[in-house]
Amino acid sequence: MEGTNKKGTEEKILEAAGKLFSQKGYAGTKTRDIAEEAGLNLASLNYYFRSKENLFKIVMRDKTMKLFGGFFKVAVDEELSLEEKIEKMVENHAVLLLDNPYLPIFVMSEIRSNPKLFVNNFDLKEIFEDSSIIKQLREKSPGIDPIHLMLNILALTIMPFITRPILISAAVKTAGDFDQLIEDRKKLIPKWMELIME
Amino acid sequence: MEGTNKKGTEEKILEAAGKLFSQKGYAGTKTRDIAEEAGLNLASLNYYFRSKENLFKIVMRDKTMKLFGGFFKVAVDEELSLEEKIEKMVENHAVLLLDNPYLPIFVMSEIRSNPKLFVNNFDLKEIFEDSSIIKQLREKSPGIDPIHLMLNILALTIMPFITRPILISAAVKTAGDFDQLIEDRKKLIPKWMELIME
DNA sequence: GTCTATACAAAGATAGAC
DNA sequence: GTCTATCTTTGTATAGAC
Repeated sequence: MEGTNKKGTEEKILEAAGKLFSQKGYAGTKTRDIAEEAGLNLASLNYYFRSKENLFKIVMRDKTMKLFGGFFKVAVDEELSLEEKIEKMVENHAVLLLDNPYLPIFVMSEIRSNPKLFVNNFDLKEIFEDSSIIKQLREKSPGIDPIHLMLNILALTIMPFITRPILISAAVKTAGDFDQLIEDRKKLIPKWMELIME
Repeated sequence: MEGTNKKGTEEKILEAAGKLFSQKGYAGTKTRDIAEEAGLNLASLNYYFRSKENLFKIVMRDKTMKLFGGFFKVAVDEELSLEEKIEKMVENHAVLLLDNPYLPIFVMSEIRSNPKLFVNNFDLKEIFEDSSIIKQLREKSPGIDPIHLMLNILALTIMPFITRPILISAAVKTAGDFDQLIEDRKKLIPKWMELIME
């Protein structure tokens, strides 16, 4: 025990930062707002994390992991059949994104404004070249580059979340309708992928 | 003729602003940089457009139009068959996005941070409820909510551009490979959609 | 470890000469 | 219409008391 550290101040900051960065992006987020959101003072923020940029890097790595980590883990799992993999990917992502709807836009957007920060955080080549799922895709659909199929899984799963603000703000769907739509897609996407891979 | 207006200063500013806003987002873009990019002075920027926010709104409406406008136009065209519509949508978007790869991330990201600015710029309900394409989709695939199919067209077309920085920065694809991948998808996506809609 | 107060830098907006 | 110089606001970071 060192000092008066009230439980998880550090965690509270990270949580607040994660929330605001996700909503507003790096440049759009003010350190004062992070402090306030965390129920803390600006100076304390700097005590824990040295700078805004440093705090951001930590949040960013965390979010990127969250978005792609589960996906990758399934991709390289030698125990699962292709069909099981696809089901798991869709299911896991749906659950994750229902809880973190801004995650994809945030991560993609920040990678765009600063691609350098992203490189080398993941070894994507390993995933895209030698992974279990790539072998299975080649075998099942020899006529088509597996990259296309990987993209399709991601696309069909993630796109509703990318367009979510549009769907909702245009009142085409309420938040509840939206959740139902995702629920439906959990069953539909594996079917569609099956058709596409024939 | 009023004063010394050297050709299209206004246009030059809009172009510079469009470029920078697309890359860095609203908050990440500095008016000074826009001025420099336009080969101009900060003060002149304010002479033409009153404020950063005002300039942004104009750029944003322009970009959103660009991203969705063609899509919508095809969606409501009573002359085109469903198959022709899908082909046109995929083709048009591929061409547009090859030229403006950051467009989707930018538009989606800014809508997320400020959904209010977006509402009422388009009447989406009209598109999603009564348009020609919705009728055609209902007829062709009575068992499935047409929203799913609309999302799928968008998803399959746009997702490669959303993940482009990842694909390229991880050296899975060079910029040239990427263009070829898009070229391939122009033919593949209509086929896939046909399978899905059966 | 947490706070108040403040320094310092960056960025948006404006005044006024030409 | 365009510029230089400057004001003002905002946002990050730090000093120092408790």
